[in-house]
Amino acid sequence: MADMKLPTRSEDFSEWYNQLVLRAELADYAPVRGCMIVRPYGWALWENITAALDQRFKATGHMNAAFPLLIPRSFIEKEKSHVAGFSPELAVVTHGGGEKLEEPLVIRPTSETIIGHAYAKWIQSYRDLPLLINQWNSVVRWELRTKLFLRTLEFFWQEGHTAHATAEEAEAETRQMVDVYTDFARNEAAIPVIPGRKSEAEKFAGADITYSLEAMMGDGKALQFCTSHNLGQNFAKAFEIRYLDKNGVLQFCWTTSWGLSTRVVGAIIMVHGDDQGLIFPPRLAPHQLAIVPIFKSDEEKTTVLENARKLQRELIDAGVRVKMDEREGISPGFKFNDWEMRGVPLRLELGPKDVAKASVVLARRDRPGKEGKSFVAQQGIAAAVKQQLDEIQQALFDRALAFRNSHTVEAESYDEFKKAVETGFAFSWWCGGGDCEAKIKEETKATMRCIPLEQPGGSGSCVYCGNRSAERAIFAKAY
RNA sequence: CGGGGCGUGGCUCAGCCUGGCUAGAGCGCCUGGUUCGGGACCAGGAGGUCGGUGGUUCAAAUCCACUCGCCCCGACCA
Repeated sequence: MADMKLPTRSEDFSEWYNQLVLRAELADYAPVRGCMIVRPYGWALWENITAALDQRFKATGHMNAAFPLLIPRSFIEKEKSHVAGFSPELAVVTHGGGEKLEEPLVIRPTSETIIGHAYAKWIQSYRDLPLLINQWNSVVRWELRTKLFLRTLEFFWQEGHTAHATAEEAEAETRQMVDVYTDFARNEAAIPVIPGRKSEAEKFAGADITYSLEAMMGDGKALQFCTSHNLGQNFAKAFEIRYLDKNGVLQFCWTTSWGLSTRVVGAIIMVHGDDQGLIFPPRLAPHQLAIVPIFKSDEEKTTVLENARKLQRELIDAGVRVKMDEREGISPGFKFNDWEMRGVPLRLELGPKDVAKASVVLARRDRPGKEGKSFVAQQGIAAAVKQQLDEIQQALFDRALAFRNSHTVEAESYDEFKKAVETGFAFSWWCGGGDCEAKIKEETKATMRCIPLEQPGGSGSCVYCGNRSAERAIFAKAY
């Protein structure tokens, strides 16, 4: 049964990822190149992600809305760096109702422009500010090379767009959302992220400052988890988003935008997964616990299933997301492997022996084999399950953090630096110069991921040019 | 857009070089039976315009031309 096994992560990380996404039924390829069908199991994960975020957005005063998919092409052209950044990857609608359109329509690659247009109408006074709106939608960017979840032509995300009276407020909002995302990443996705600032070269087309959260994948490469942009007055000026202040003076607004996409599904796969398959963090897992009933005879089947259903109800009532595996004609061993491949964090095995002892076997996904199995009394099962789920959640975070730490080098020399980015992150002094950044990219394929908000202090010499530098930056090969 | 690879039942592929019987295998699927505490087994069965178009030939999955699509690697990106 060799072909039931996945390629190992060490022999071919990329192929491991591709096969796992398909086999675990998270997603499938669509008829159009670069597009993805998100299957129910993958969408269930995304729904849990959206729920965790949406609740945080609302708690910080944002409301959801829906803006149109189609944008007049001229809108994109109003902000000059925005055009330059997005033009190459636009999908354009030229015909409608069988007629050639007067003005081509762009399928949104992001919604700053159409939202800016609306904000210009809605905002008149300082009393209208701040305006705090988010939308859940999909956008289209004509990418050349795609990979399921990580980069697809169409991807699902949320984009928040806010307008403020002052630069300080806009910056505070931008930073607040960095904190919201960081909290989500660490506490829900169990992914240790590094919040930081992007370089001029890497920032969003049209932003004054871009913050991002960077995460290390299981192969040592970096993935941008999400971004939060301080757009300054760039879009406010392009779309004339203005308000009258208390003194009756007409002012331009200060705007922000921030987004997180289905890419984080890829991050979760690549951070936590092992050679056996997926491992989902309990807080986001579609099924937190899978029940595998074990029996031979019909009598055993009756008693085991009856007991299993009772436990299922009890756990559901306690708020645990439970999947009962009643598939017939499939051996328990197969089911064990199947749920492990699909990343269910906890498995409950229940056979005649367990029924007799009024206990169950709990098997932790993060600890393969016997080591992760424990016998647990049915009395008080819900509490025991919840405790183990919490432990797994924490263990996944700890493991990811330990991995990142062991693959991060505070490289001082360029030689050290080059070695570091082959296997992980280099955290090095950088002068901030675009020339050094470009040369490094050219020579090592590693890019400036971010200048972490958290700095060691002091100063050192730039890892490339040797000039005095006040900040360290993360460099890595990235997805 | 450059480089590489591949299109044959749902999936992975063999067959192609050197044209020739009803086009094969494994997995999966359906039916029945025996199994079932770490990826079970036996028997029977369903399922294919060999990516497309054109050409060569008595004869094309196989040779030729064109074409479409996908995957992988690079430059661009969340």
